[in-house]
Amino acid sequence: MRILPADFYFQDTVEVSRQLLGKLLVHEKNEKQIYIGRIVETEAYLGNEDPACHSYGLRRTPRVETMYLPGGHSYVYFIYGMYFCFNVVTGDEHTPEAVLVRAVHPLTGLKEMQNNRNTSSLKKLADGPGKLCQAFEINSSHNGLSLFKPPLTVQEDEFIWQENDLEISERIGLGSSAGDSCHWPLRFRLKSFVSN
DNA sequence: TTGCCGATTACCT
DNA sequence: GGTAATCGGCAAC
Repeated sequence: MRILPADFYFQDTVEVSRQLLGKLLVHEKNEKQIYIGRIVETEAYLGNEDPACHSYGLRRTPRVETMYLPGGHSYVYFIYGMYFCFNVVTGDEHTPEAVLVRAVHPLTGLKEMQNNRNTSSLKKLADGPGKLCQAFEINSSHNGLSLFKPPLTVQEDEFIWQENDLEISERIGLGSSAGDSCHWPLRFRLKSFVSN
């Protein structure tokens, strides 16, 4: 396994979304506790020109400030009063774009994830953005962290996926304020890892 | 300072 | 398939 280099996050954000599929999300909470999962679903959020994005129109508020960090940082935000969502920041300080990691296939730390999620089901462990944060113990304390060093990193191994396993669709859960952008094809998933 | 709403999930029917 | 739970961000007042 090797940590993805900075170059990776300075590609086009849509390209980063696609290429994050199959990569490994690693949370080394401490020496005894490590969580690893393979990324199987992502969504791209395109900053300035994306009405569905928190940083639409280059808006700057305390919450979205971390999206203006250089690519390779984490953007974690709180939603619906009870869940966190984990994003990867892309581009430079002028392009506040990010990729939402929507689902991972759990590999390491399964027992603790089941405990965190209070379920014995392996499938439901991290098959949603709020769920994966709960399983991996990712919260607001991880907002703005560099992804090039522990505790939070994105790594790659030998795994590769086939082009015909890629499914591209519209993004999920966007409100009416997103307008036409809710139809943009910015959601990417590996079909062989998801059921619905 | 107030009030609405959300990049969700679990649970019920 | 529908809805409650639950609270911080943000825009308007």
